[in-house]
Amino acid sequence: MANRSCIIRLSRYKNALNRLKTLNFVRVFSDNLADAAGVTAAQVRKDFSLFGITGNRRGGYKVDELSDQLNKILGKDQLQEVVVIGMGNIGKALFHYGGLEKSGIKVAAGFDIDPVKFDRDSSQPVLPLEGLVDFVRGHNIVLGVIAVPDYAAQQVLELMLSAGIRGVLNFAPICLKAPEGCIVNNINLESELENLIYFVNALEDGK
Amino acid sequence: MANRSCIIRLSRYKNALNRLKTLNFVRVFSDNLADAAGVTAAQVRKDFSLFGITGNRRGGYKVDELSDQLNKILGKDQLQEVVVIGMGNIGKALFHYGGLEKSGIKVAAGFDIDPVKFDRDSSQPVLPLEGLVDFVRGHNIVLGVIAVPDYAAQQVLELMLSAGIRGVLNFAPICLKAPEGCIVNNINLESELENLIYFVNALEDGK
DNA sequence: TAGATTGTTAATCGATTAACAATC
DNA sequence: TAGATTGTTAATCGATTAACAATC
Repeated sequence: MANRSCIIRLSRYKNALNRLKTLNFVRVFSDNLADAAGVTAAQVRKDFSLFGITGNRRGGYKVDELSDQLNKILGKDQLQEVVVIGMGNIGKALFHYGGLEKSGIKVAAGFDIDPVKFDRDSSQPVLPLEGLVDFVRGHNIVLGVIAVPDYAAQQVLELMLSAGIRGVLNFAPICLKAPEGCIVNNINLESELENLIYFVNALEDGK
Repeated sequence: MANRSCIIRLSRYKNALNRLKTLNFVRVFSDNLADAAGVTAAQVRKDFSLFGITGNRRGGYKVDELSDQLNKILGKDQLQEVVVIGMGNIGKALFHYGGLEKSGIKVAAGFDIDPVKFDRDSSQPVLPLEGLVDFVRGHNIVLGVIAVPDYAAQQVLELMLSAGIRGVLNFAPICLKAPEGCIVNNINLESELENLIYFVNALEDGK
């Protein structure tokens, strides 16, 4: 029903609401959220109606209530645990990124094949890849991040799937084949920059 | 004319072609590229026709030729220089990420407000934010990455714009206001994970 | 030639926007 | 009550897919 773009927008509304909360706002209109998220007010109301979120005609939405509803949809009513595979630049950054913890996402462990990277006894350990399946099963983890080189990514994905991972964020610059029952979202930094380059050039070449 | 999704696909085709090149493939069909990029063959041909890229009926496309054409569209026929603002986890990762250099993108310098991070005399320096405008103008740089906390992001964007930056990749979890003539693409790691969480839950709740 | 693949047009699909009655 | 905002339906817009004539 809801598509990717819709959920990304919900996430933005949620972030905007958090800021409004710290400013002690009590009510908010679709118009305000539209501004904050860079969309139209109709879009905001349409998105809400898809999830049965209702406000008050004339009075808008209560910030607290709306925030709770969005948090629930986005799984923020419970701690989400994630594993990161590949402790290179990107993997390490996510591993240590404080922004996730603040939002209820815990990076439970990192994995690599390079013994130099191991840190077995930490509360946030870095473990050998061979230990992935046991760890993921033992902790009932369903989310993972792939931050390994492209040639290793498909193999790592299959290992993750066999461990029970259901959702994957893939930073490797390759399109992975995932079966039904598993979601793979790709973030390709090179593609993002190439995209930027194309549109900046297009702007300059008039129009 | 072309939209974001289309350019992201071109980037994927290009990456697939590079892999085919290393395998010494000479020709490729829309069908093969479709598989590699996870789209339909019609989509591939439609994308190419948008850019006047033609192949050979019956014989497909020449790998070398096609690769050159895509590289040109994506600006890979010249070195692209980028600055990174914010030397936290994400900023540092991009700063040191080798994958970009391999693809003709050079991170020319990093910027921060924390003196501890400065590294002025390196060939890839980390400089105080006050030096951004001069550096960017001096090097004719038009691309930048924002990797600062959300509350600082809008201010940093405006500084970048005043320096002449035209394309921005924003990792701060906030929707930035950019004027005409500047492109801002957002990558929000928290949103990406929330997206994953939503769809994994949706899968589990039957359909 | 016969067969396979392109290039493009038309059809479909889905998402966004506009509009407005309901109503607080 | 009068005015403003929601919730939803219908209209629009744009992107993807299907189909097939052209042709190598």
